[in-house]
Amino acid sequence: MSTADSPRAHHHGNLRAALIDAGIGMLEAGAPFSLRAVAREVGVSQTAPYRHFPDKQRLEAAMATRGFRDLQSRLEVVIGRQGGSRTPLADLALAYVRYAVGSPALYRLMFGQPCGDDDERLSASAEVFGLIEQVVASGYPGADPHGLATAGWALAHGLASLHLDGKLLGTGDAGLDARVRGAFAALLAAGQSASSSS
Amino acid sequence: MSTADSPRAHHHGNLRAALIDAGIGMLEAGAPFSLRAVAREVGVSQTAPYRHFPDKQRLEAAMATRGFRDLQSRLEVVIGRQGGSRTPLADLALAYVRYAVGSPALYRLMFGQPCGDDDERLSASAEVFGLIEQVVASGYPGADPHGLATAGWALAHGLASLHLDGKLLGTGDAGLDARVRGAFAALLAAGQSASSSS
DNA sequence: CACTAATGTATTCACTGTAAACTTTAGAGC
DNA sequence: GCTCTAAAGTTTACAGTGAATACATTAGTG
Repeated sequence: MSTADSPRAHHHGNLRAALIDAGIGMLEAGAPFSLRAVAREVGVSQTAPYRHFPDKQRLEAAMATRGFRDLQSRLEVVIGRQGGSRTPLADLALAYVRYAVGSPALYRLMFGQPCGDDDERLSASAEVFGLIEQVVASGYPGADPHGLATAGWALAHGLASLHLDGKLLGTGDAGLDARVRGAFAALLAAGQSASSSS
Repeated sequence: MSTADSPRAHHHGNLRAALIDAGIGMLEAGAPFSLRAVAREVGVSQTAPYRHFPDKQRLEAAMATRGFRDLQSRLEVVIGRQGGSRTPLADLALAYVRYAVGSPALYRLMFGQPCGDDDERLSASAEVFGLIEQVVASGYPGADPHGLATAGWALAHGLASLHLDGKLLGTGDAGLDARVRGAFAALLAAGQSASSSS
């Protein structure tokens, strides 16, 4: 039955994916994350990962890529549901921030370093942006889609990042939803009052 | 003349500050940043830093604190200058993002990890937020100051962070200013058009 | 001028990322 | 079925790291 501890010593079968899984798991569990520890977890020698990743950064890049894809599918679910919402951007941001709070360590990895090192990673993050742009285009006709999508992404990411770093004082995970909606509402409201004075 | 290589071996005089300086310098120069390397740079034994910082994280926290104070003074200059600007928040955000671009490595350190570990660091970042709140209060009367300041900070930080990570595709340091102003403008404009449909 | 606390040093340990050389296995071609 | 080769994994080794411990030097106070 068990295929895990069968005696075929070499050829794990799917080491690459197993390393990514274990890496994310350990990171999120707060366990010390090192190449050796990941290899140990998977039950393989400490240099085996080098057959699949040229160095540690590339493993991290692969983990980050997976994170972006997860995030993307979460956002797609929200987009599928929002039938003519009054606040489509804030809805999306809410799901975005919730993902970050649910996987804080991976989220930090995703945004902790430039992603010029890995094409897959870059395209995965670009797809997330594309999703935001799509929501903007259909939800805010007449607006500059690129500019507004950039603003929306930055605002969501900023809120997520500041919250994870404990810089949104007095905001627990519970009050975060309100804070996100409040931030969008405040900025939009400021736009309204500005229109009357120009 | 030289006080640097005078024969007083022990008692550097101001090791703590020297370590912070050297640490920031090496970080920003892209040099490998380790406790030992910093100690070497300052010309002191590899365990000497432990007399002033309990561990590496605390040195980093002190460096981050210095970063926040620098950022604060930059923002204060901008605030002093903006006499009735039409876009006070965007002005502030511009200075904020410019600081991040000017000290990318330190900026990443400032926001890379929770700052619950260090009181000084926490209060330094809180003071930056206070500055933003002040601008909001005087520039946007009638708006929720806390909510709008949070939104402004998050938007600025998000833009800075995404840019540093290379996720704002097709935006060099040159086009960044326009991107920042564009993001604020787009969000405010979306607020205007929303007011006509509610 | 002696004594004590502050400051810096020397030594050591477990751990990390990674390079190099070796071994085992899976599967293609005869 | 047998061999040969490339892929996948192992062993060993090395330099660098954060940190703990024990020791040495100095600055100032009494």
